[in-house]
Amino acid sequence: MDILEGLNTAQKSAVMVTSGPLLILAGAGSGKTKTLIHRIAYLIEQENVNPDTILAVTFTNKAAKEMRQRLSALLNSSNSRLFMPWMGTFHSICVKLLRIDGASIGISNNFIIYDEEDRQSLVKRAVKELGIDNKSLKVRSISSAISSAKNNLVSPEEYEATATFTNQKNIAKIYEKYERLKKNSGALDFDDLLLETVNLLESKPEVRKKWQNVFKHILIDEYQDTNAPQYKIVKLITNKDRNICVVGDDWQSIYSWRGADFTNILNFEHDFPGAKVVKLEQNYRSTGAILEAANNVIKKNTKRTDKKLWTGSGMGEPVEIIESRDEADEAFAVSNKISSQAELGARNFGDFAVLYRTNAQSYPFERAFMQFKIPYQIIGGVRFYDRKEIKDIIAYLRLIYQPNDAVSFNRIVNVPSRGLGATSVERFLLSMESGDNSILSALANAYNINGITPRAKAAFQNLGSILNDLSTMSETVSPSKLIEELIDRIDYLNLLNDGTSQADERKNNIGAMISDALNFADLSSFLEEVALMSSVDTNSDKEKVTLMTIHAAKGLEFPVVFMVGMEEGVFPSARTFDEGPDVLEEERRLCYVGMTRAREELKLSYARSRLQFGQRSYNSPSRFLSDMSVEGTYSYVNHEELIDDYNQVEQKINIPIFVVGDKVKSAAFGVGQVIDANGSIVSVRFNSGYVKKLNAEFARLEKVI
DNA sequence: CGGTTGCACTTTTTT
DNA sequence: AGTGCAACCG
Repeated sequence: MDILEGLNTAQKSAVMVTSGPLLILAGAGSGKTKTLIHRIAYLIEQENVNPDTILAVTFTNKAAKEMRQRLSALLNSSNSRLFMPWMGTFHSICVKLLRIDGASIGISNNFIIYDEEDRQSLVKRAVKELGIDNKSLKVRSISSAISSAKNNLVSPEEYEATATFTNQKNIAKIYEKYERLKKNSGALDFDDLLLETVNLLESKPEVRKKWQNVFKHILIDEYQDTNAPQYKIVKLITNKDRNICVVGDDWQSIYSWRGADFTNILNFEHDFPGAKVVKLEQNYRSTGAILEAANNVIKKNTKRTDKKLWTGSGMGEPVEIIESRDEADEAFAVSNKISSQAELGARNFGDFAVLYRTNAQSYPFERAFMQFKIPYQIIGGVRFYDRKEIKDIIAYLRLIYQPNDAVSFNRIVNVPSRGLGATSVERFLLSMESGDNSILSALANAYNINGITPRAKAAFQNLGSILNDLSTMSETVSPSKLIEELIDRIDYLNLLNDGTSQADERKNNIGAMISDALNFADLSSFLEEVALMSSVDTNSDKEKVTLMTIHAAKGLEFPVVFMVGMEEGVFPSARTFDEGPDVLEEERRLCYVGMTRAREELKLSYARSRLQFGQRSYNSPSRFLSDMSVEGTYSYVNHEELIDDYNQVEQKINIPIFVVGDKVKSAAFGVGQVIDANGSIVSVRFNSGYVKKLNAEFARLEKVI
C-alpha cells in the first residue's frame, strides 16, 4: 500500500485509526505534517471518503497551501482544487460559514473584516464619542483588553458587570460602543469571525446539524494553540460519529498571549471519552546534539507533559555559542559564517535561517547582509497589505463593497486632499446620525448639511459620485480593473509623487497589488484574501537566507539555524520579568520551538551590549543558554578575533564600487580605465597597455576623478 | 484647513 | 533611532 510506505509504526496507526476521536501527540520534527497528509490521503483513497466531507484546520494560510500541494502530489492528482478537502485557518473557515449562513443571526453576507489597525481606529472614535479623556488609557491597551475579553467569551454587558476600577468601567463603555459602531459599519473583527461562528452554531440547531453533516472527518493541527472560541467551534461541528483528530504538542504552545490555552490538548481525552492516543516521539529532523540541548531547556518547565523525544541519527556537530561585542558585531559574525560556508559551496543561502525574538532585531542583520552581498528575505514584519498606500486603496474598495464602512470612510475622506478637514467631517457624521445611515446616500445629499462651506459640500458630493460610479462599475469589471479605474479617477499616483525616495517603491507596490488582484474574480474574494492574509504567509525564496521571529518559524525547518539576541531582557523578553512564572515558561517553550527548527547546525548568539530604545544596554547572556548547557557540546567563539575580522571587513567594505568606464589608479600598474566589473573583480586597461583582472578588495585600486 | 515642529513613546509575539 | 501625535501658525 503506497500511502503507508515510509511511515513508522506510530505514524501508521495515526493514519489508520480513522473512526472516533484521535489525539496525536507529535513532538517537534516527528513527521507530524507528513502523518496528517497521509491520513487524509488514506481516507480518500482507502476508505473512499469524499474529499468534500473532510475539514483540515491549519494554523496559517501558508500551512494550508503547503498541505494542499503535498496532498495533491501524494494523490498524484492533477493540481485540481476541486477535489480537495476544506483546508484553511479557523478564521478563513469561519468566514466561509458566515458568508453562507450568517444571515440567520443578522450578519449580512457582504460583511467586511477589520484588522488590528481598523479596530484601533474605531476604538479611537468610540473614546471620542463617549468623551472619555483619560491619558492613562491608551488606545492600544483598550483594543487588547477588548480582544482578550472576546477571546474569553466575555460580552460587553458581562465586562461591565465585573468592572470595579474607573478604567475598567470606561473600557466596558468603550467596548459596548465599539461593538455598536462596528455593527453599523457592516464589519466583523478577527475575533468576531470566531465568536459569531460559535454564536451561529450554538443558536441555530438546523445550521449546526447541516455543517455537522458536511464535515464527516475533522483534523485540527496545532491544537495546543487553540483558544476558547476555537475550542467551542471544534466541539460544535463534531457530529455524533466523533471523527475528530487533533494534532499538537504542549511543549510548543507559544500563543497564550492571544488567548490560546494548551490545556485544551491536555483535556482532549476528557472531552472526547474513549479517544485513542498516538504519540510520535521519534525525531527525524535534528541531530542528537541539537535535540539534547533543546530537551535540557524544556526540562526546566514544570507545567508540561512528559515525553521522550529521541533520534536515530548521530550527535552531529556540537551546538555553538557565539559571543559578540554588540548587535553590529553579532550581525557581522553571523554574516561571516554564512558567507564562508556559501563560498565554500558547502551550503546554499537558502539553508540558513536567522531567528529572533522581536521583529525590531532584524535591522543590523539587513545592514550586514547587504554589505556582505548575502541575499536575504524577511518573513513577517510589516505585511504587504499594511503599507499605507495599499491600505488607502483597500479602504476605497471596501467602501465600494460595503457602503457603511465608517473606518474606511474616515481614512479616505480627505485622501487625496479635497479640502475636507476635521470640522467638516464631524458635521457630516453628525448629519448622518440624524438622517441617512448609508455613507453613500449621505454624500449625495451633502448639500443639506448645515454649517459647512459650499466648497466642502461640493467636495463631499464629488467623493460620493466617484464612489457611486465605481460601485456600479464593480458589478461588471474585475477587481484589478476596478483598482486601475480608481487610481485613475482619484489621481492617486500623482499623490505618491511626493519627491521622497520612497515614491517609486510605493508606485511599485500599487502595481504589485494590481497584478495580485488579477487572481481574483470578484471584489468580495479579493477583500477577503487581503484581510486574512498574514505577514508570515508570503512565499519564501529558496535561494535566500530567511530572517524571521521565532513565532513565525513555527512549523518550519532549516539545515542551519542562528538564534540571535540570546540575552536576558531580549530573550526572555524584559516584559516577562514582572509577570508570573507561566509567562516565563512560555518564553522557554518559544526557545524550544526555535532550537528544534534546526536540522544540522544550531548556533546561538548573544551580544554583550545592544542598542535598545535608543539606549545602549548591557545584558547578561540568556538563562536559556545555561539551561541547555551540556559538557563537551559547546564551542565558544572568541569575540576578540571576530572584532579583528570585523575591522578587516570594515576596510574591505570601504573600497569603492567600480563600474565600467571608471578611471582608476593602482600603486603597482599606474593609471587606467575599468573595462569590465563584476562585484569586486574588475578588469582594467592600464595606460601602459596592460589589461589586468584584479580583485579590488586586495589590489588597492583608487578612483581617479 | 493644512502644514510644520517638537515631544513622547516604542519592542513582544499574529489570525 | 524612528514614528506618531498634539499643538501651533500661516
